[in-house]
Amino acid sequence: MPARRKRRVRRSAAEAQQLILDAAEKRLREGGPEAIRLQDIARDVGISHPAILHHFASRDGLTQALERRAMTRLEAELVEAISSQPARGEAVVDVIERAFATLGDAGHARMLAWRVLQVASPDPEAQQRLLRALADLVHARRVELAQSERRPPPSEQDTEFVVRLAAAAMLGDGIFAPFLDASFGRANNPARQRRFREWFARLLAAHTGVSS
Amino acid sequence: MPARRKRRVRRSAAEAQQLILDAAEKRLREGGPEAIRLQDIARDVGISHPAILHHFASRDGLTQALERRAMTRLEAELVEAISSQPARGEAVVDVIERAFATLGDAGHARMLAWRVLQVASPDPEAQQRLLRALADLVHARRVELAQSERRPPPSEQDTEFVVRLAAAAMLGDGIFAPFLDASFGRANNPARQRRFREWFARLLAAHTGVSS
DNA sequence: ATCGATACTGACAATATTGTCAATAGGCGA
DNA sequence: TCGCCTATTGACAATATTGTCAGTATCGAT
Repeated sequence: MPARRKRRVRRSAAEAQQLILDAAEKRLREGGPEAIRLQDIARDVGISHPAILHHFASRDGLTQALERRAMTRLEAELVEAISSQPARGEAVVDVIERAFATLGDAGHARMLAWRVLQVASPDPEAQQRLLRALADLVHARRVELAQSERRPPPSEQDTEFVVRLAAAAMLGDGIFAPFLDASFGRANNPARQRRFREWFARLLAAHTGVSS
Repeated sequence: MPARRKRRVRRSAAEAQQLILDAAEKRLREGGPEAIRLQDIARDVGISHPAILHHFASRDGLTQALERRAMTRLEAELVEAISSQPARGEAVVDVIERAFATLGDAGHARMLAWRVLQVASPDPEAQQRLLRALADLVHARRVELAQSERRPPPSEQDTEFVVRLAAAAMLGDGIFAPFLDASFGRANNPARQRRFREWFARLLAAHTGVSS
């Protein structure tokens, strides 16, 4: 039978870029920064490696695009997690749980870590002041709550520290969870992990005076 | 004048390995995993790159030696920080401060992160159960303290969670401190950083019932 | 149906990086 | 002082990876 040539598929630029970024992100998460190799990614997607260069100009362009997309998604998910919750009840636990999931389970912490470890000076363009916005949001809610309960309002510094602790803990846990488990001599245990996250949420709730 | 040849220096094997590891560690901290290149490290030390291969057999051998040394030092410093402190007074603040410094300022968190991000499955050989040992240490002290003050003793899980939070927060802060600062719209500020660490120590002290 | 824009490819170039090897030389003990 | 051990080196090999380029094929627009 005749050797049939492989039909060349042609995608829209946006679609091709999506596929390439997805593959690159997967490799980055699983194998670390050194696993981002054009040839490998191209093979994953099923294209030739110059196609990647066509879309992103250079390897560095690809990594920048990757970083931008990850930051955008992260911000969207965090803002969504915080602003979509009801103001009371199990709000804190839920928000913390979702933030943990976004950073840890979804792999965003690993992406960020790679960026931070690799780039010496953070790109001023990417300064989004995300935590500033979150801290202001949280602080407003704390002040409001304190007023309604006739308690003295917390200091801004205290709220900023709360947010910073949460961010550091979630990022650290997102990267090191398997390492921490092993160092405690524990196997990976989702139930225990959930208990830890709840415990942390209640600790923060107790400190901030918000009902858990 | 006569072109004088560069005199070849000859060090002991241990000394040469020290210098090589120091240079590799510096590059790793400053430039990330991809910055560990034999030629660059050799230039930093002032030797030729085959000398590195002579001492460590391969690039991978070098990175393994680097990891082992970092883990050994980390454990030694943490155990020292915890066990050398007086049992009361400003103990918690001091221990937390030293642990932060070891992980963050000394760059061990970055080293660990690189390892964890790069290696898919943690090396069972390197399982040191360091956190298990620390948690047991802390728990014993908490129980002792609770007894002397006629309070009910804390649960083991609570202590483990305290240690896990501290570890995650310190590791996260050690890696992301510049990023967090930027995201808060703040310049690097050592005084503020110290305040944060103290604040965190007092939060833990309040929760654990230990005097700050 | 034709045409133009461009996503895509194969072959090749340029470069960098790890690793090998034979030869050299510095320090230490006899 | 002599001789051995081995730390060290320069040259080279092998390989991998990014990037270039000219040409092709596909899809949408007219």
